[in-house]
Amino acid sequence: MSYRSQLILAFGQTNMARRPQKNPRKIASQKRSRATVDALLEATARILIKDGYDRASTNKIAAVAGVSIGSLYQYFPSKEALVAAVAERHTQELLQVGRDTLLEAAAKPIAVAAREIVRAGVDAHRVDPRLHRVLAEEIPHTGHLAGINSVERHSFEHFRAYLGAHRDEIDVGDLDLAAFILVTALEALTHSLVLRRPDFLTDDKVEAFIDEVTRLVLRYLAPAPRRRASQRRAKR
Amino acid sequence: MSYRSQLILAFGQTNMARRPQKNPRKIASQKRSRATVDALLEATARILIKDGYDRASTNKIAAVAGVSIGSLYQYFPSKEALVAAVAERHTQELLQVGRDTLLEAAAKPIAVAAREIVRAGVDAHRVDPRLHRVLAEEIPHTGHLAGINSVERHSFEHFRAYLGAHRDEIDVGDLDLAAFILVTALEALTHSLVLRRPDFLTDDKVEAFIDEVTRLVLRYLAPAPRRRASQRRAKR
Amino acid sequence: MSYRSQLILAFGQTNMARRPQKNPRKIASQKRSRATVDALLEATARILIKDGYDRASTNKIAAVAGVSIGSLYQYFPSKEALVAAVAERHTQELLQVGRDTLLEAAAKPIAVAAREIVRAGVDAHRVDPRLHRVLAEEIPHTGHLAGINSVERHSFEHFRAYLGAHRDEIDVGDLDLAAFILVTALEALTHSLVLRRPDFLTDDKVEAFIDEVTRLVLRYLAPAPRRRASQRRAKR
Amino acid sequence: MSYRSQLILAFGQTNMARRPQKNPRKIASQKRSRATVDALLEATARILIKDGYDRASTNKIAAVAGVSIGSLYQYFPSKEALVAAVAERHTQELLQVGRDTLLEAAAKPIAVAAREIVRAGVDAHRVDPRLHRVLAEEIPHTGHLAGINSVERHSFEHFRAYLGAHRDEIDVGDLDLAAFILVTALEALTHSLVLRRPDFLTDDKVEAFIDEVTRLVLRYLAPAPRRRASQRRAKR
DNA sequence: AATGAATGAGTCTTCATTCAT
DNA sequence: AATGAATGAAGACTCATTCAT
Repeated sequence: MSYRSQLILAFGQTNMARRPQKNPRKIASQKRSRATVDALLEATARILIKDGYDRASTNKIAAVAGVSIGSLYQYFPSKEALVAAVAERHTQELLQVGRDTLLEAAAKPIAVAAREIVRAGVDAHRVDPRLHRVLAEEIPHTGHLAGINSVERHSFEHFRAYLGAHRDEIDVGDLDLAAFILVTALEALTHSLVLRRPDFLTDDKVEAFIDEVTRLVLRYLAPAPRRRASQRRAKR
Repeated sequence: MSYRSQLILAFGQTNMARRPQKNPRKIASQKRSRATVDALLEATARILIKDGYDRASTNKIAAVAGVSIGSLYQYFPSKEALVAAVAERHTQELLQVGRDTLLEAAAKPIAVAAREIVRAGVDAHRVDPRLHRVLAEEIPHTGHLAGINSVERHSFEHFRAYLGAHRDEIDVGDLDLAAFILVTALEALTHSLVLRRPDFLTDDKVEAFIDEVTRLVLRYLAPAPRRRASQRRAKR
Repeated sequence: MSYRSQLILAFGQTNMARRPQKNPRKIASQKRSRATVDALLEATARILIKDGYDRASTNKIAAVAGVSIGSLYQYFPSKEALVAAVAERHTQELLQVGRDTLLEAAAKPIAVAAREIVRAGVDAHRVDPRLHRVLAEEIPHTGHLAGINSVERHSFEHFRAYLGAHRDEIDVGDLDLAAFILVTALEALTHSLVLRRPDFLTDDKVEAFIDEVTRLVLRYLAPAPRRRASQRRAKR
Repeated sequence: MSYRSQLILAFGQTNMARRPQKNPRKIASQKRSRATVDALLEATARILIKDGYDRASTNKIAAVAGVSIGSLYQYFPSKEALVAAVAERHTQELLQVGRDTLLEAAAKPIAVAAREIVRAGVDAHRVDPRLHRVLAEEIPHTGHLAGINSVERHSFEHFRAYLGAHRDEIDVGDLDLAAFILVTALEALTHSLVLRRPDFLTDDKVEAFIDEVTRLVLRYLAPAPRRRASQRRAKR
């Protein structure tokens, strides 16, 4: 079963709103289902954070969710699927945080866009850092859990497109390579900021961090006429 | 936990240090011990790579190492300790690859040192990438396994020291922040290069990658008189 | 347990018999009920064949029958009862195939009747061999499922009666024993023919099989005057 | 893992006796293993009889065997394998009972051999009838349990060989067919005798049964010159 | 009467660890 | 020291059955 169909199964039909609700019972039970699924996702996230992936047992998750183990398996065919759903939900939340910023940034010049993007990255990682850590660092990437790194892939595509569109403002040889470098560095930096340097999370320190990372990005992309000029001068 | 303390823990404060080895049998058995420990570490690494952390059982490890499960527990008090020892060993190997480079680089100007350091980072990650991946992405960070990220901490210290020593060549406000940014970015970039973009691993592509990352580093650190100049002009 | 008592059990002594069906809605719903029950029996048989008894879950059966699990339990109080009903239905079908033959055979001399009975046995086992196999070989014989071997009991009674009625044509000491032997052998032979020797199921091979089994029966029952005669002659 | 290797694993090396026992510990532990395996097989058989296949859980089996569940899985990789081993053991016991009889019978004329074979069949089925019933009637024949009906296959081969060797004494067209018929009937008759007609199990009744089945066999196989003669006469 | 969400006892199985030999 | 048999807590998962709607 694909992850997508899994989700559909888990969340029930998403077109609820479209069809006229002739059967109130159906709606009631759908609400019930939805509540169960939400409780399970919440419980999973909480336990993942508290105990790590290995010690997060489905029985414990069900208990914390206040749901029977049978219900858990009614909605998620395996522990993996459950964790994958949590990951997906988290991913969606992350993306949501940055989405508008990225869309708006697309039209702005790099000097402006860069700072906004960096800030969006930091904000996104602050959504649920501890969950993010578990998801990023402790999950075996096999089976259902294989395709979880979608955020980076998405970001990569966005970045490459952006760089392509702003080619005249920047100095980049290989678009692919540049996008890879920027996305990887940005992701790692915001990730590590939040997870490894909580001491950097005061408001002013965060601003300094954003300044610096923005500088990293802009200087990397900047065309370097003046530099050459100075070098020429230096050679004289 | 360091490898040394690990071993001490494993051997339970043995008499190694206390008495001079007058007894050749002791030497023989120490050799044997060492062989057993090596076999166990090797087997663990192999199985970690092949099956992932979750499916790496101590029984299987012992079997692959050609050692009884009892002996495994004679040398390592728990699975965690065993994996931690593997991680430590891997870390040492990584560091060894980069050590000389870093030491030599310490005396060179940044423009030269940067490239060498980047190259060293790439080389280090090519040591045993699949083990590196498992260690980095699948290991629960609790208990004995909590303190595994020592590489980054080491590197961080080195970098900060280096930046401090070359302060006149560069334009950096907060040394701490700059070191954090560079180390984090470098680690992530070399890691992702090796693990996520095997298509970038041909010789010429690697060179291009090193060029780019070097540029990232150098431009980030470069004093930017001309920029300020232009900005000043802009402000007028 | 007979199918009738089964149904009564299933319907919980419904009012079927009590009041005449004046109400057309009742008829409609009875039809619907009957359809539901049939769908369930069909689904059970299919799944029993496909998955075996162990893996035939009531939920799956209900799903395949296109009926809610709740409805399944409205008609059958347990999985056992459902399987018992399937067994009973199968049994009735088997018996139906042989019934006329047996009734007609009752009036015929053994030499004729035997062949017809054997053929009827083969035909009966060809009704739904795979269901027959599951029912015969995989069903736990406890609880509701205890009394499933009714076919053999029926056949046994028929046979004994027949042998009793034709006593003058045959040479049998203990009627009970002879009936037991014949019924057991016949059942096993036709069963095994269909289930274990599909290679014997071509038309001509089946005829040969019927010839042989008929011979087995007739010779077993035959009075042996000529034999004795020859023996007497031999003794002179 | 094949069933054979399974057994070897379960019973340890069978060549124990051949090698000089240098290591007394090994032998001790082998005795221990053997005892564990035996206890497990015994417990399985008992529970199979008492509760049937479905309700025989591995935990219960281990408990009854006085062995930890872990040990059970050390020797048998699955419930199926355990049951298969019980079946195999039972089969071997059955075969052992009849083996000598069959070997000796091979040299005797049919009239003598038949009775001995029938008696051997009855004796064999009296070994552990209730276990035999469960094994024969309740076990899903899939996976490891697929190849359990080996007794009948063995018997079939023996019979065909015997019939072939004694061709001059008997009147048989198709050896294959005749062997199939005899083996199937014999197996079913002795099986049913023991399991369905305990009332036939008094000494004299068993003798009567043996007489009758012997008659069934002998008459089936007997050349029938006189019959044909009488038939010829009848046709005139 | 029908639905299907919910239940939870119970299943098979794994595996880190202990300990008698 | 080494061995490997034994342990048993704990885990993922199934499924017959109930019951609110």
